[in-house]
Amino acid sequence: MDKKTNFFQDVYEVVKLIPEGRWTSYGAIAHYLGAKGSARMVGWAMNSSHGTTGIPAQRVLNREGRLTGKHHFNPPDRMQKLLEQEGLKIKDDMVVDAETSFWDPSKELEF
DNA sequence: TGTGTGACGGGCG
DNA sequence: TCGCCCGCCACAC
Repeated sequence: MDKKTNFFQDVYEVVKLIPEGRWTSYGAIAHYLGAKGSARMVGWAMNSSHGTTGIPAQRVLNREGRLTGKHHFNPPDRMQKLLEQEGLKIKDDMVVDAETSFWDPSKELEF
C-alpha cells in the first residue's frame, strides 16, 4: 500500500530475521533496503524500535562490529549481555571474530 | 516551512 | 596507514 515511511517497518523485518549468534551492520541493512549510504536512517529506525518488542537491536552493530548504540539500551550493558547470551563474544564493546559471525541480509536472504 | 540532528559509511589528503 | 570531511534521508523542533 503506502510505501513512504515503511522504511522503519522494513528495517524491523530485516532485524527480526537476524539469527541468534549472528550480527549485522547498519550499512548492510541499508544496502539490502536499497538505501546503501543511508546507514544513518537504519540507526534512526532502531531509535523508534524502543517501544517495539521483537526487535533484537543488539544484533545490529556498526561496520566495525562495535556496539555503537549500546548507550541507547536500558541499561547500556544490556546490549552486550544479550549478545553474549546468544553466543557472541564481546570484548571492549566489540565483537570477537566479527567477520566470522557477521550476517549479511542481502547475502543470506539471497534477494 | 525550514534547519539541524543522528545507534554510519565511504572517499580523500 | 591513519585521520578527517562530506554525504544520505527521515524525523523533530
